[in-house]
Amino acid sequence: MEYNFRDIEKKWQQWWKENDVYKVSNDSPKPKHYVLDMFPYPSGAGLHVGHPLGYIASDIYARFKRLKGFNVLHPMGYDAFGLPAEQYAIEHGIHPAISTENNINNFRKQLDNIGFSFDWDREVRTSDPKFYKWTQWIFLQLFNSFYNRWNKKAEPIANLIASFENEGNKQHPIPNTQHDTESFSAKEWKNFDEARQQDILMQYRLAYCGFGEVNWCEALGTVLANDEVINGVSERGGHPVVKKKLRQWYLRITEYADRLLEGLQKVDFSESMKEMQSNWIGKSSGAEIDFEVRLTPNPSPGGEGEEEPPASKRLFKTADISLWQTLKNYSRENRKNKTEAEDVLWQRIRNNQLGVKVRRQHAIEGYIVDFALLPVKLVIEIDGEYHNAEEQKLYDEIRTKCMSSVGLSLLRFTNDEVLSNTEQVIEKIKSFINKALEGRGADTPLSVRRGVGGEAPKLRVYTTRPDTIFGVDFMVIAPEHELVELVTTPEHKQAVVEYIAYVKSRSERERMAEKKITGVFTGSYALNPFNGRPIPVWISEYVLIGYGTGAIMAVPCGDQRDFLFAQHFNIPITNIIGDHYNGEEANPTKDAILMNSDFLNGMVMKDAIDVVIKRLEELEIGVRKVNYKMRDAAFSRQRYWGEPFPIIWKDGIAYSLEESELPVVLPHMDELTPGPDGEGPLANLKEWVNLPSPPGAGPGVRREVNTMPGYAGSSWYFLRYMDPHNDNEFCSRKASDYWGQVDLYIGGTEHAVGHLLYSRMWTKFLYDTGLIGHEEPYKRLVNQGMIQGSSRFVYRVIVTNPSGTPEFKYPIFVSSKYYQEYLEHGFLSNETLDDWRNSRFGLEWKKLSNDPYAGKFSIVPVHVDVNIVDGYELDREAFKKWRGGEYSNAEFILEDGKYICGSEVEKMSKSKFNTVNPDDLVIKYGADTFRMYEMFLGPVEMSKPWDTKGIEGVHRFLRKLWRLFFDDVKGPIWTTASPSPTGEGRGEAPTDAELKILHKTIKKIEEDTERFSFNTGVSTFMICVNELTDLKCHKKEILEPLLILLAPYAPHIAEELYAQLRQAPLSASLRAERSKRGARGEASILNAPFPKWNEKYLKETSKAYPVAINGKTRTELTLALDATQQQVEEIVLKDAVVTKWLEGKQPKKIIYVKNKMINVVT
RNA sequence: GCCCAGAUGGCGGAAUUGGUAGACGCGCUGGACUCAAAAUCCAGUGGUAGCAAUACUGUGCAGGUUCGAUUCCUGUUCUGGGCACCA
Repeated sequence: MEYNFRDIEKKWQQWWKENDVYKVSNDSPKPKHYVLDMFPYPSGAGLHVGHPLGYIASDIYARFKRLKGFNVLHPMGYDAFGLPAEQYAIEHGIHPAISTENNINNFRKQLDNIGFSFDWDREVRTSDPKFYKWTQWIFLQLFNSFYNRWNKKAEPIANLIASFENEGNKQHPIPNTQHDTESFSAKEWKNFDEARQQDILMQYRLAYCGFGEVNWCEALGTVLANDEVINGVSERGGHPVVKKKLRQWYLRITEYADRLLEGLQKVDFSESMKEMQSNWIGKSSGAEIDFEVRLTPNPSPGGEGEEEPPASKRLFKTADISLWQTLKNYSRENRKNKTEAEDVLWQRIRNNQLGVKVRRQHAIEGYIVDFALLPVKLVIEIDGEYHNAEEQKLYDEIRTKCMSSVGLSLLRFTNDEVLSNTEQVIEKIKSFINKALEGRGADTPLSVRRGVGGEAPKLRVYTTRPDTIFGVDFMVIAPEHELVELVTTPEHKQAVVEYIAYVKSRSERERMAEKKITGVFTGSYALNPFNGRPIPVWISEYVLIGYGTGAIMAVPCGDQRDFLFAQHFNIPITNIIGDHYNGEEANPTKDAILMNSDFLNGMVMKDAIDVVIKRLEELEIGVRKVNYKMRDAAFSRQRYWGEPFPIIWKDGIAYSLEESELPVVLPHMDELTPGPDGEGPLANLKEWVNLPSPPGAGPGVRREVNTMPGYAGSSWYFLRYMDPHNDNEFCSRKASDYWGQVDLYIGGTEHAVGHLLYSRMWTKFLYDTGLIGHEEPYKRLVNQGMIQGSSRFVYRVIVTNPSGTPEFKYPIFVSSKYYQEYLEHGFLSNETLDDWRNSRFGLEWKKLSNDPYAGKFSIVPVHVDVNIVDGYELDREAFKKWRGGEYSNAEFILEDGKYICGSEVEKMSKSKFNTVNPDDLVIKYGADTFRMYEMFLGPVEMSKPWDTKGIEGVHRFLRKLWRLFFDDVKGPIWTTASPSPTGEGRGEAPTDAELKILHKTIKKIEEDTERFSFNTGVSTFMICVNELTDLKCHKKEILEPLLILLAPYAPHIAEELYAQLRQAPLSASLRAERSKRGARGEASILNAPFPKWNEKYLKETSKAYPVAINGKTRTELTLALDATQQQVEEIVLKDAVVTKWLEGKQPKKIIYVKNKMINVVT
């Protein structure tokens, strides 16, 4: 009886299905265990051998835990929203819903082949309205919550409103504002209109609307992912891509930064994974420091001979300090007592809404203007009625002149205009801005003249090393920094404009990866706030606008990047750390004693940090600041195939929908063309977008047309598996309390930061709101390595004809060896090839060029399907049929009668023809072989290229196992010592040797499975079966426990043999009849108890010790395990080999490590 | 560039806590069975020298710590993954 894996696997898969053996209950007396895979995105390419790696590992573990007596939740689902389906729809006209459905069906078929123990009754799909209803619902909870920094948890926004009504926002200042922190009293809050109030609340919500830069491709009319942008142009079509500011939704994950960091200590993730996450969060502490900037290196405006004013006063650099103070007070006063019109306009232009930073009540040249838009050199004034008076008109004129004298334009509106014609006013401002931005050409005055009055611009930097402030030799600001224009002097304008243009052409990725040092001097200088030393201000792409303040103080003796920059641009370097700096590279030490550092001299750097910060805070020129590299998570996409937002817009204000209105179903669209102004395709669906206006509201009530990003559904799906059919809740508290944390989560490292951080944040949020009872989603995380493809190449010869054009008519391919020759020498001389060429073209070409080598060869590697290559040898017939016979007339130049392909390890991908489909392997070898082979490849965590070759060995092992039970001719050969009903098959009891094999296998399998070392687990099985075969052991008492051990790895064969064993040895006819009925009614191996190993069978009394002389192993001695040092020394010194190596010398000492080794040292 | 990981025979890998480097499997070589093939079984297999016993050498590279290093430390090279709109 042979091992017929096809029938066996089919039979058991069907039996498992019919008997619902993988259905999991939420109600069980057993302890729970939750084993989860990262659910797949169902791509059109289907499953390749890389996908199941983690699934098999988790399946083995889940089955193992079940045998160990746990109630195991092991679900699977699909991350079904995403860009590829949308892209596919655009290119092939197939609706994402349809292609996704097809892909899922295909995935499911492929998964089913492998025999997983998933409870499919709990399947989730993120694109199913029943699922995303709750994604939207959780979003609404985020939208309606804020983060209370006092008790460090999310709370309903209603609590915040209550607090505002009581005491304004004193308790809860606006989070994450870098610059203008706005404060208001309870009374002010109550007086704000709806728009104003909502606008303020938006700045607190955990899901909020803001503005962010995206990759904008005008030609495609759409936003592109970083992946889709290559060298500044779109991947599709090669169109230019620019940064564009768009309204975006965000999740305020930064509020959770500290808790996400702390939580890492409570979970069982690999150290490297924790490190990656904490680096991503990037917490650092230091200080923000303001540096005053001027356009000349001369520290004082008046120039010659003036005494240095004390540091504390120099902060306010105006011609007349008293005037400045007065202006500043006025400005504060004005901001509080703004007119209605001012406020209306402010609400429309604040917060970068126009793409330009706006300052209110800003002091310029001795005046306070209502609004200043410095980057476009615009001042806006709103005039009350008294401006009609003749006298006032004159003043206004003088004011306008004054503004234009410093290069500013002035737009003037009346109160009335602003109030009744807001839109027109906004349009006017917009068009001015657009003109100004476009016209940033040659003759726009670049900078505001200064020195005679007005606020000197301040450059705010963030530094973790304020102790090095006297070592600052230059400042660097990001190219996008708002002060770039202001601080650029006319002489440097040209260079700066050119540099900015250069930076704009570069993608973020390129900028980060750049080794080359680039930058440009602005011409202006920042003043060291302590000693007034002028420091040149540079612009460079190595400073990123998104981190800190987008500006740094550079200390070349302490920071390597700053050092290289200084060297490259010949900026003199100040040494503040004495001998610690060698002039050849920076030294980032904190332990040096400071020199050349004014009041810090003689202090150890790490102690100086606090001293400096204190001083900065006293002088009000800086503050202590904790910074995070992590930014808020952009949560909207200008795409179709995602969850719609449960948000509507009324009069420019976002409102949440009621829970009863969920789900907001993604409407069907036939054409997925982008909407206007960078909006997603949904914007085109007028009848869906526009909602009837309620009475009294403005003209348009619109739906939000963005959709949620891919990680929305995956941020909480693991909770839905616990209670997948609940129509009233996303997951009942009872279910989430029962299942709790995911005990084991398996997935790729590529999700190390994104998905894992987002889902950890959502979990913390749901915990804060009391909806679930645990704060960390995953107790233990295992990262599976990536299975790479091993690509194969054929080498095509291209002949260039005499006119210089390559000739593609004849496909001729040379074997690998010739390609190597070609690479080495740049040409190939090969008689066969010459003959071939001459026979095709030679005579003609010779005539033309009079050159025997008229047709030159070049050779290009071409990817060939790995499935038609055996090892490295190409199946030439299959190749001719490949790709519909594209190469049917191919000719080959062979080596040793074979065509040998080249190879390279690359990502597995359809386009590289290096994918291997698990289905083919399952058909050829069976699911059990496939499962065990994937595990046998190596450690789950490690990346490795796929190679199908070794699979035979694992298949052989299973057949060898089978032969312990059945002989191909004789049929069953297993025996049992216990009496059986028929009295047949009576055999011997197991021997000690056999029991030892079994028990050491039980021990090893248990350990290896628990620690996820499945590759060594498989080899343990092989060793066990080899040893049992050697002993000719066919005893049920040994084999049955072995099958239970094997069941998680190879469930089909284990189930089959187990069933066979448990039908006592029957006559052949009875057996046939039983097998016809299937094994229905027989107890499944799935629920068998995992065997326990017994120490008494494993006991050893002696060990063969390696004996080394000076660390080199020379011989082996078998000693009793309980031998003492003295006994060992005696025996060792008597040994002939040891004596020989000692050459008569007395050993200095003998090292004896029990159960390990012996080392004789001379 | 920054962060993380990896590198061991012809190949995948093993060596769990610093203690016999190469378990197990593939491949390869030789043999048995067979008319033949498949399947199966037996023996060998890191390199160099040697009939052999054996000796030397060997875990990316260069150092260091140790009686002893694939394992720990310093530096370095190469490969893979991530770097915020691929999932």
